[in-house]
Formats: sequence, C-alpha cells, structure tokens
Amino acid sequence: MRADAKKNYDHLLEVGRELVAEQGADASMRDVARRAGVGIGTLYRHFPTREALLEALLRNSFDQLTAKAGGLETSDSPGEALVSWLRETVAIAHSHRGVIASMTAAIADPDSALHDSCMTMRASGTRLLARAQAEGKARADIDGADLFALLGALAWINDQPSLRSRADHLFGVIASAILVQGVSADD
Amino acid sequence: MRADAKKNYDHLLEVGRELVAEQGADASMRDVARRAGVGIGTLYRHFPTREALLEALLRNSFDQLTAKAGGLETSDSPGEALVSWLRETVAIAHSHRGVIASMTAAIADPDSALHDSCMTMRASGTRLLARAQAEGKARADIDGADLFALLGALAWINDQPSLRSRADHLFGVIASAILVQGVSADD
DNA sequence: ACCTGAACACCGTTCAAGT
DNA sequence: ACCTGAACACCGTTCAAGT
Repeated sequence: MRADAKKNYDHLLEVGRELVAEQGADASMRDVARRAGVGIGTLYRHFPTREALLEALLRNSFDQLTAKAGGLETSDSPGEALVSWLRETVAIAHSHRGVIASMTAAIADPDSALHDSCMTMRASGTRLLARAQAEGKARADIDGADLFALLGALAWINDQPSLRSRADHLFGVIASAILVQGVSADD
Repeated sequence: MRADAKKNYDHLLEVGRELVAEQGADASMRDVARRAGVGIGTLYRHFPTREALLEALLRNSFDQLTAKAGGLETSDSPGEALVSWLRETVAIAHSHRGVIASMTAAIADPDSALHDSCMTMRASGTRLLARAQAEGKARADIDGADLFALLGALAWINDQPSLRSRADHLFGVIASAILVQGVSADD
C-alpha cells in the first residue's frame, strides 16, 4: 500500500471507531468520510462495504477475545470460564452498539466481511460451552449456535437505552439458564 | 371523519399491515403511500409518525393480548399462564418484524404514539409475573421491566433470520430461567 | 376538510475523470 | 495507484397550493 493510502486507511479507521462509538454501527458512511476529510470514494476504496469497516474495527477486540478464550480453556472452573467469556463478548458487542445484528447475519452469509471473525468467535464460545457441559456445569440441551443467539439477545438488551440499567441483572438471569442449577444426584 | 378520508385511512392501514408483514416495521413510508395509491402527504396526515402507524396496526393484537391476560389471571397454574402469555406476546412482536425496538424505546418515551399500548401490555405481564411469584412459581428477583426486556430479547431472536430455527428452543431456555426450577424446601 | 406532490435535507453506492 | 465528487436512486418529513 502506498504511504498516502495507508495514512488514509488508518485515519478512516480511527474516525470510524469514533463515529461508531458515538452513533452506533449504523453511523453514516458519508459522515465517516466527511470527518476524515476524504472523498466518499476513498472510504469505499478501502472499505467496500460497511461490514468491511466494522470487521476492521472489531479485529483487535476479536483477537483479544480469542486469546482470552484460549486461556480460559484450561481454567479449572469451566462454568465460570464460560460466563467470563460471555461477559466480555457482550461488552465488546455493546461497545459497537447495534453491530450484533450484522454479526448475526454474517454467521449465515459466507460472503460477509464479518463472516470469518464471527465464526471464529462462535467457535471459541462453543469450545468453552462444551467443556462446561462435559463437567456437568452447563445444560446439555444447547449448542454453540444457541449460545451465540443468547449472546446476541444479551447484546441487544445492552444496546437498548431503556433497558441498559437492567442489563447486568439480566445477564445473571440468562447466565443462570445456561449453567446447570440444581444439585445433581452424583454430587 | 369524512367518508373519503375514512376510506383512505382504512386502506393505508391495510397496506401498512401488508408491507410491515413483508418488509418489517422499518418498511418505507413512501412505499406505503405509493402502494395505497395516495400522496405521501395523505399518509402523514393520518399517521404523523411511524409509531402512530405501528400503533394503529398493533392495536387489535394488543387488545387481544390484554383480553388473554385477563383470562389467564384467574388460571390455577400461574407459571403456565405467564409462559403462555409470553409466547403469544413474542409471536405478535415477531409478526411485525423489528417492531420490538420501537416498543422498547416507546416505554421510555411518554410522547411516543406507542407508549400507552406498551405500558398497558407490560402491566399485563407484570400482573401475571407477580401472581406466579406469589405462588413461588417464578423467580423473585425480577420485575415487570425485566420481564419486558426478556420478552424483547426473545422477540429479537425471532426476528433474526439466522436464529429463527432455534427461537422456539431458546424460548424454553429463557422461560426456564424465569420459572423457578428446583424443588423448594417446603414442597 | 382533506389531498397532492414538489421541495429539502439527507442516505448508500458507483464510476468517470483526474493526479 | 489512488483520490475525488458528481450522479443515481433512494429515504423521511414538511408545507404551499389546490379541491
């Protein structure tokens, strides 16, 4: 990439992050270009779709998440590990308000720029879920796709201003549905 | 209302219902006017905001829901009554794809055309929840606003095409979090 | 009373013309 | 290679002019 192009790319990313933080994942593409001081065509040259921009914005956070999941996979408390990963994932989605809908759609669309990241992210969660299930700490009747959906539901609640104040409490409610509750016979 | 105006009103409502069923609650207002064969100004005269149109569309369903809640309030199985009401409410929201976000915002905005209907709806749910809690059938640490948020989360899941196939299963998962699980000491 | 549609201020996205 | 911004096809919403 030419030096001037790289400078534009980096600046667009920086401005994109600002605007998504301020206005959510559906912020105006024109505003991004405008605030970055480049032509709208330059934005589209670097990020041909909104998903491409979001993917670039999320990459760091997703990599962190993958690293965290890796560490948690050897934790000796698989139930807590799962919940801890869930909590961080919800927080990342919420820090890009509204992005959860794109992520959910991307899972079903191999052509989306967000597809690979989201599949990797979901796979991390699936492994943590499977470990918790293997040790009887998570209910057995859900799979990784269900976990992703519940994560989406929690992110959605977080994203609604009028529900935000209850989001942490509701995280606990849904987490309690994922974790096995009762004392099992062989405890 | 003049006869010609009433005719326009009714037709706009009919077309609005069609379009929202086809394209969701964020269907183009212009499209509604276009398909109804009236000027865009006529649509805005009858429904000054999108919320006003949605409110008119939802009124029948909400009234049904209120009636159903009334009947369920004397049911001898308050846990099942709550779940049954929840299921129908989620279905109504889903039959107006995307409307749950407007409903959630309307709860916090007394000026929204949807505010009153949504408050009434939430109050119905709150009464069913309170009854279930009084009989120890629902967890005690949630209130009507939490129930509404969980309902929103379920409606959101239903509205995502890629999650739709798991929505019924996840309804069960979240319902199980609302209902009290274990066998309590005094059973 | 009510209806109409031009007008305004926006979008997302593309692409010919420039450097 | 890369950048620019006019152009196209849309929005939601308002309001002067008509019937």
